[in-house]
Amino acid sequence: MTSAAETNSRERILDTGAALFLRDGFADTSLRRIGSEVGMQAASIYYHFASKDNLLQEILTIGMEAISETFLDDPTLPSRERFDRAIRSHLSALFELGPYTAAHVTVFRQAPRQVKEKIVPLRDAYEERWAALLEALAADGALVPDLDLRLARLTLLAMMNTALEWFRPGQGRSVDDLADAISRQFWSGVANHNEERP
Amino acid sequence: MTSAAETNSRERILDTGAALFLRDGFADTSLRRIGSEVGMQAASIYYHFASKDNLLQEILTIGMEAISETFLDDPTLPSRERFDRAIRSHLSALFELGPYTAAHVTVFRQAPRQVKEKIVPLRDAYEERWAALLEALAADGALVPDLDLRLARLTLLAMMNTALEWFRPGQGRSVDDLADAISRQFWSGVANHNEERP
DNA sequence: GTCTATATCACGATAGAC
DNA sequence: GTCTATCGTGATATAGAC
Repeated sequence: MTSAAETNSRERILDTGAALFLRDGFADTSLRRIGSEVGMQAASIYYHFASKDNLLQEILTIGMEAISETFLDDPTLPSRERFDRAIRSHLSALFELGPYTAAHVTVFRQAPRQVKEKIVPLRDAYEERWAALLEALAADGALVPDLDLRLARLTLLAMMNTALEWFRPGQGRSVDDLADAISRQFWSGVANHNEERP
Repeated sequence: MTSAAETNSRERILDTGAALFLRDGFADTSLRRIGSEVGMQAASIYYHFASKDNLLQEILTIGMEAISETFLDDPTLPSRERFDRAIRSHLSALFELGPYTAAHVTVFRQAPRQVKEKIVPLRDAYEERWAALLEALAADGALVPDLDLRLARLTLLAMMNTALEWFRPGQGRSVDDLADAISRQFWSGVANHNEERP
């Protein structure tokens, strides 16, 4: 049963670490605090992880993989439908998939350089899927002809990711509602075009 | 000349602190490092500031005031023109006004709770000006009738603020170019409406 | 105003018993 | 696997000389 016990503790350390890093930040979360929450001494964490940086790296990786696995794209669908599904997927991952995904977005900035370097390739691969989706939309003629696709991609991700700071699902506003609102605004803008041609 | 000397050192500590907090983050910037950059011992900083938190609070305040002072609104102008000017002002403050404004946006998240609480009212006042601007646009009938103004405000600020992470002015792309691109995309969206009605 | 010297503390990490 | 004990480091902050 040693292997099962190890797995269990390991996962609880990861879960607790993700939650605390998300809530209090990486620098302000000590291994002593994580240990106390898990129910063990800080020193015992070193049986499962080589260092605090290592623990963070694993948490960020799990978060990125979870986001990536939630992103299910089907190229046979109409491009606008693909786009809406992608937005729902991303927001669903951030808000409904535990602390790892949200921690990935917010704690990544605080990570030491060496940890960042290991994570960046995963991020790039995920962003590349968004880039491909936008290119497919452009190829379909669905986008404004001279649109800056890089700006569009980065601002859309910014809109979704920073929603972590102000949106809380529940009571009258679901994650799907948020996805619809962001999609509509990003797609059609805020201007009342009917007004311009009365 | 004591007062002048104090002012001078004080300002250099603030400047250096803002730059280092922006570059390396709050937790990873020690007072020793700031002192060494300024040319004094860490202990000497305590003659000018009561604590590290206090120094941060002053830097964040200066940053917010600078952003706020750059935001010049003229209610007599057409609402779309006011809107474009506001975007240009905000981005100009972030990218062309030294480290304080950018530090305000990025370091605020890392600030200890007590510091945050002092800064939040300043932030709220600034965001309220954006809210008022959007309400004026809505009153003019310039916005989509059922638009969520809060979502619009928060996503627009997210688009501009996160540009700090990927946009660098110069060589073919100025801050005004960025402002135009963000304004156009936010205003009209990314969809090719001509395509929908051939 | 700035210095030197130092108090105090919390952290990450290691060693070795069990 | 988890413990106790501890090392070494670097941080904020203070005291007092100059």
